[in-house]
Amino acid sequence: MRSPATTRAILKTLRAQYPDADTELNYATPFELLVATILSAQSTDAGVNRVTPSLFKRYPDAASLAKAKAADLEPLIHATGFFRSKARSLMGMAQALVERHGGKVPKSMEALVELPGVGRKTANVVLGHALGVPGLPVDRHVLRVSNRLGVAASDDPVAVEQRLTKVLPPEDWTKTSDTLILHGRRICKPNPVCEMCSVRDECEFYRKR
DNA sequence: ATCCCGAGGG
DNA sequence: CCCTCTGGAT
Repeated sequence: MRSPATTRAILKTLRAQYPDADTELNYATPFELLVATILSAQSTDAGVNRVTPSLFKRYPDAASLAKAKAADLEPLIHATGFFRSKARSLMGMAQALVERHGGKVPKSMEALVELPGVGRKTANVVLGHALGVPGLPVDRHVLRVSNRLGVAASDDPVAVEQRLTKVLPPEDWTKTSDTLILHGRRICKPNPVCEMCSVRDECEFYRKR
């Protein structure tokens, strides 16, 4: 694994390659981002973007979503997959928001992770993108790309989050996660396109493959 | 066929 | 640690 200084340098170079890193996550409220992030699990941006307008028109806040009926909600989110479990999560999440937090999205990791359907990755997305709290979401892309580059060395998402947040200043956490995710989607895919990679000369995976 | 901008449950 | 939930992309 790389030294902290080398890690920072590699990730800085990579961040400069993706100036558009967080433009996809612009939602009107933290509630909307939370809902959209839950829907995005194992789904595509296109799928999420297709369902969110009608979904937020029908359920603009936690109070309305808390009173939703599965038969109404499920068809609205069908295109994102896992629609039954997601509908259950969304309804329970909204009810918990109303009962525990007055309908507002809480600003702490501990409270967020207590919400049904919200795990550490989702919580970090909402913290970093909507609540102004530093967070470094680790999904499968961040996991794979970090290990290939050698800026982390673990299959445990929490260990990778700890390594990166320890080495990077908090103001870089969210942008770095976004960057690693985009790089993982576009270039450093499970089947990587190393010829298009701007940091391949610094990449442990490229060197050894 | 296989994999995914996950999380809950056994 | 394993499985399941679903549609869509590759």
